[in-house]
Amino acid sequence: MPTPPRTSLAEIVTAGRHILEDEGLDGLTMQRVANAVGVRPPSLYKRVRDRGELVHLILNDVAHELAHTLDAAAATGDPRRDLRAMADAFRAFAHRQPQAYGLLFARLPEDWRPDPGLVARASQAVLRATGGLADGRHALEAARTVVAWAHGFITMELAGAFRLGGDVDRAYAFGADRLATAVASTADAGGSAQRSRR
Amino acid sequence: MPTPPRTSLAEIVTAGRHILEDEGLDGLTMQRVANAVGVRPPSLYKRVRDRGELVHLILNDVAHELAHTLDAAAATGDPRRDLRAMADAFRAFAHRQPQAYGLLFARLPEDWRPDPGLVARASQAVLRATGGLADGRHALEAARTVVAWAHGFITMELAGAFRLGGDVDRAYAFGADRLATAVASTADAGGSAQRSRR
DNA sequence: ACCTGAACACCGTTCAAGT
DNA sequence: ACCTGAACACCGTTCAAGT
Repeated sequence: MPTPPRTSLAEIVTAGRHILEDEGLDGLTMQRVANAVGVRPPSLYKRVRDRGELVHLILNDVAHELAHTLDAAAATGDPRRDLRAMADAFRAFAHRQPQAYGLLFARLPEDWRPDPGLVARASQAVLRATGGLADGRHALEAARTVVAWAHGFITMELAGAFRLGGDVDRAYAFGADRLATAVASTADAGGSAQRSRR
Repeated sequence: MPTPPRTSLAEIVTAGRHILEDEGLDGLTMQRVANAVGVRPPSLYKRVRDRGELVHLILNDVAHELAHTLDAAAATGDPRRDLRAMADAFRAFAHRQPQAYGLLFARLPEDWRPDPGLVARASQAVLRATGGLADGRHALEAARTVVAWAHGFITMELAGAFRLGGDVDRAYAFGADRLATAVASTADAGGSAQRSRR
């Protein structure tokens, strides 16, 4: 005799996301998730292979949202303005959900991590902006430099690593400004004169 | 009748560090540690309050070693050269012990984290170098920018986030070079007094 | 003093049995 | 089809009992 479903994958993932944010990764237990969606723990395994897959699905959700957030922030078309807007949106996103953000680039088991494609998609907007700022040869390296800085800053901030005083907001603004300039600069050691062969 | 000690705190911490590196944080169980040092799990609680304190002690060890590594790398006295040497030493350190490194700035329970003083000590050498590069007003912000970039880059690299191809080593060298210039630059929007260059 | 087995409260996961 | 209790193999941690 068929039994009607008492929950759904989507409900499980969103419940899991809330629990993750409230209790941290260790607090994200199958029992708590089951409780939140109104079933017993074994029932979750009808929708999800194991706890790792649940984490994976949650992080996919987060990565997807991050991509959308960055796309929305880069609105002006002016690379430098867009880069700054994305940096601020990126940080705000991380502050809104520090636990989930902290896991986005964490050292997790391979199959827990978000799909590489989704993470790549999130960095596309950044790549577009740096492409308009740096010369073409260095667009990818420039994007990586900017994203690395932003991610590192936010991670350290959220981990409470900035305890030498000073204004953290100003330090972020300082970094964003200097990074944009640094990445746009065409002065590099190896002789940079751009040779067009046309 | 007294029983002679069968292990020591130091032995427990170093055993824990090896297990952490081999098996990850989840694999660092009290049972495995006990096994490695030749006692039963309950005996560990004679030397260590709980598993969290063991993690804390391990990370203190790592932070201490990192500080020493950076100090040793900054040998020339030339800020720009030292900064580059520290960036490379920093990355090599992380690659040597990715699991431990990944936890150094991770979102852990407050009392698991390394002592803030030890982390601050590790950044002192960087602060010294940026102090010789940026003007005094911006030395702290400059140090934060550089450390954030390096930490972010390494974290993303270790998490396997760089999948768009390209040469990761070259991207790091690119970033290190540009960061040093960016941080040294005196050109900022607010109008800075000193322009001694050229 | 230090070590240990037994016990407790939790986990994730499987599976046969229920509807 | 979906849900569940019972069971299993693990955890961290406590504690009384052993030397």
